Amino acid sequence: MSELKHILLVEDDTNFGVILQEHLRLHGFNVELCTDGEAGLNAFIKSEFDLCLVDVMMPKKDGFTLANDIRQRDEDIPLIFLTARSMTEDKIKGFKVGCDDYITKPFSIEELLLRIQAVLKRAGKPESEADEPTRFTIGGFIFDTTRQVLTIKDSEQKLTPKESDLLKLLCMHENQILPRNTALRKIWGDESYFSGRSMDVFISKLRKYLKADPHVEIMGVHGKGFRLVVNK
Amino acid sequence: MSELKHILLVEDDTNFGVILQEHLRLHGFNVELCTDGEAGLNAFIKSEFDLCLVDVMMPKKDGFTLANDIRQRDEDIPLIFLTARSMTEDKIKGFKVGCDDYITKPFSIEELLLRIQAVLKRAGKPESEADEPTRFTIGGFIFDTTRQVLTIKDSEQKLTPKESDLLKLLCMHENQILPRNTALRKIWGDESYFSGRSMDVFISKLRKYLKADPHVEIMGVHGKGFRLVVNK
DNA sequence: ATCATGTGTTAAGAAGTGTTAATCGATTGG
DNA sequence: CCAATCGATTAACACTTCTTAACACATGAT
Repeated sequence: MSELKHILLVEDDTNFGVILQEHLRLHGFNVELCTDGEAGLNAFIKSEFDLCLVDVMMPKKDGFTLANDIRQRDEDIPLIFLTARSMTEDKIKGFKVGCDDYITKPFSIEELLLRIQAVLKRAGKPESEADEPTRFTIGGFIFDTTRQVLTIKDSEQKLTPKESDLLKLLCMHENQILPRNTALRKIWGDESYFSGRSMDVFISKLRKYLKADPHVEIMGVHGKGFRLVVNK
Repeated sequence: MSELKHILLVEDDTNFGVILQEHLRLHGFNVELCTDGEAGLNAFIKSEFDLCLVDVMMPKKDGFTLANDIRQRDEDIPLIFLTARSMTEDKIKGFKVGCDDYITKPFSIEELLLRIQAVLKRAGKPESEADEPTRFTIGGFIFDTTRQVLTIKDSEQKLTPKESDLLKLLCMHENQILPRNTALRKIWGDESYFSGRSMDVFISKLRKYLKADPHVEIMGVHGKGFRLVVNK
């Protein structure tokens, strides 16, 4: 089982890229190096990889775009961004694309190895130790978080990603107050005024869906947050 | 029965730390404050705690290191980080250490309290005061604390969170005097003049609702507090 | 009785929330 | 390439919640 892990490394700084490649090889990885996004995508299409390491700043095709392209072809492959310092904005954007981790230059090989291990481990056990439930029952509803579908009786309501994330958080806090800022941080990644308003809009949508069972209610708790309650 | 929860607070900014300690105390926690990581670890070793609140940025021993040390001795104790704004990097690192939640300064006491509650509950110690009744009968009324509704005959009165909290406290002290300061501490978290006046306004509102049953009365006890009585 | 202080009540104000609709941006399908 | 569509954000407006202010009145000490 212990075949060499195949890593796709996309990094436009050749010097740095080669050094990194060498280090990773020494640690038992099979590393293919590409120096721009297009080459990276081509390589990705040609071979099977276990993990992608993608520099964010690149000519021709930047890291985020590449990540998007890769995700379209394989939505599960582990993906780690290499970012320059102080790119908070980019980081957030990157996370939305769906990378599994990122690491800020300069970094130590040790640190990178740790993250690679962590990410591979996570990917290796897709569901087994996912400690977050994938299915909730809310009164008469069944909510499948992976399919993002809310079912009651025989009618299905497809949820958008944000609707689904928010409902999931509410479910995980059932009967407790889900603080506004907790939800904002976990789903929107910031606590700005507009994100807050956006969240209110989503709450409003969820309430509309949940009206199908009058026992289920999302209560607003002034100045605190929201609470999902099921009245028996 | 209901012993006070013991919180270890490690925060190097003494001013902030003391204020936080005071607030948490007013909300019914027993809080020990340490101003650096080493002291924090010593305190942790000496006493039994139910939860740790750890500032990330500290001299001598930073929050992550402390968290690691604590985890080595008790891998289950709930742990919440206090972080400065824009520390995305730190946050991720922190999660790996295994904290249960983090909160970004500046934060409101309300929010911190909600998270403490959530984390304590998750930690499987629902005995804090989980056996609080959720339903009271007051004369002809039925008061549902979770739905925050006061029902008489077939007319429902929705209560705001503060109205509900206050009425609940009164119910739990039925026929006894609920001291002003007790109520202020538990609901407002301070004993200031304005909070007091605010409370009086809420009492006034509750009296209005309770007029629907002439047997029910909130009596004011000058200089002491309030007493909820039901005349049969 | 007189005075400082505490309480009851109502109303004004500031901030937070619920909801609908307009807008933006990305993706899709012709 | 454009139109159509979808998800998400922003704008707008009404409404709720809580605090603060204001004023009347009650209480207890002196």
